[in-house]
Amino acid sequence: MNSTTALAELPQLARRTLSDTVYEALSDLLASGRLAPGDRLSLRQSAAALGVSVMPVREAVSRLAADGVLEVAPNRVIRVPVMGAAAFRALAETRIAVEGLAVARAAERRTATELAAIRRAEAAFRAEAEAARPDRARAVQLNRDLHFAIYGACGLAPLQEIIARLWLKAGPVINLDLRAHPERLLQGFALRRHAEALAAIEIRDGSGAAAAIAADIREAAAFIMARGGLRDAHEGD
Amino acid sequence: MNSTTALAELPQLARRTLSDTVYEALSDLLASGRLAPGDRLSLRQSAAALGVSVMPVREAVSRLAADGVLEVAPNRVIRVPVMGAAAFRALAETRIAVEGLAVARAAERRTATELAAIRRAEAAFRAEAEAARPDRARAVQLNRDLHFAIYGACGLAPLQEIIARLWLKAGPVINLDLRAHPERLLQGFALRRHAEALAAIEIRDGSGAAAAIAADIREAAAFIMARGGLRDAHEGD
DNA sequence: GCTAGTGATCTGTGATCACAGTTTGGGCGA
DNA sequence: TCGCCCAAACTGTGATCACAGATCACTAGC
Repeated sequence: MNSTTALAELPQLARRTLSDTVYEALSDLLASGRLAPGDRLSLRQSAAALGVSVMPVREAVSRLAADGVLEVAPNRVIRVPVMGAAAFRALAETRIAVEGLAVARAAERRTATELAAIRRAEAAFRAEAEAARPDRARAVQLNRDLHFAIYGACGLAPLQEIIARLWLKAGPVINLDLRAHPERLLQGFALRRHAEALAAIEIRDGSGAAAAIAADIREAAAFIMARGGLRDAHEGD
Repeated sequence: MNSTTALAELPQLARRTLSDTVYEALSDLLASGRLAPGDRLSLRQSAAALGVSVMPVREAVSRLAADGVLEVAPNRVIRVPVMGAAAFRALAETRIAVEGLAVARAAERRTATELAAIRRAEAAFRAEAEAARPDRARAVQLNRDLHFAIYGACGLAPLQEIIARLWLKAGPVINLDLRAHPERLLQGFALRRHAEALAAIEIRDGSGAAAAIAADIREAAAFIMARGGLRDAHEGD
């Protein structure tokens, strides 16, 4: 029985289908803003670009579409949705509420190990943001790492999944803005909010940490909306 | 320009693909508990039963799997996940947090129209629950209608989608229990909590409404967990 | 009598084909 | 030269085929 018990311990090695790979590839494209809102997507072209058949792309796209990250128009045209100002605001408010929830829980329940991981992530982001010549793509990734290091300490797996989906949905518009406006002074704000959140998490101040993250999200959203790049209704191409 | 503006107003009639139909059919099966945790699902058999090819079933299943409502084991076996006690508890806590959020917002922002709809839904559920010979399936549906009538007043579409997904995930285990134990006295609890929530919503008491719904969810979860039907780890068939 | 091997059958996955609908570009007419 | 129309090329959707791996029942061997 020992051997079987030992065998049961080893992690089931992930079965990686082509659909999963394509899904990740498209997710990356969306999260990094290389696929901007309004961009169209062709199954056959994507399949050809990835060197696979249309089948895996179909499954990946259907999953993305189920999450609202992509949409299939009645014309049967696949594209990344153009979010109106109202929709973007609703998404931001939802993020503030849900992520605030996760942060508050994380602050109250974090272990010493998790706190250390959060500290490392904060330091890494700070280092990149304060660098003489910061790499934007890397900064975005480190920002994401920091946020999810915090959310990972909330102890609620379903909540983390929800947040991941929200980020995927918000990714294109946020990163598109980041590409269009590199001179983003927002990083100063982000740094301050992150520091506030970290300090609150250290003293297990749930509501304080939630307030910091809420401010982080709210300021970033306000920054993007101030650009006026979001139209409402009239999806005029 | 008037005509085009007017035309833009009318709702794009939903383009209904076979995949969507299959998705709804499977969702119904899951939500109603006819597909119980641990049950296996065959693409070809499902396709044959529905009178379609495997293609639409594949897409529907992949979407369900992306939501965690179904799972594909490394053996490539599709089945509805067996939730351990810990996972179920985490799901319940997430529901309490997220749905509490939605209810609190709904209580504070509900319009008179929305309040009326909530009242109607509450009355409908009460009538069915207090009937001499209540129809379980119908009671479940009315309970769902009531909850979503409330959540619909929160004004945050993304939040509603999140909750719908959570319900889909919790549906199989909850309704399986409901099938196995018809003599569920929980309806008495549910009625009281619903009344409390309605009263709080009427006076725009956000935290009160959240507390009522939280109690509703918590009691239902405790009821199910008391059955001991949820194993942890060792997915012994 | 019981275990180990083995073949048939079923599984999901991926590729290819077929089709109806849309879009688009070029050519014809005014 | 401008506008319309038709046809070719695209779009996603669905069905069918092909394949590797897993499962299971059966049988041969100990």
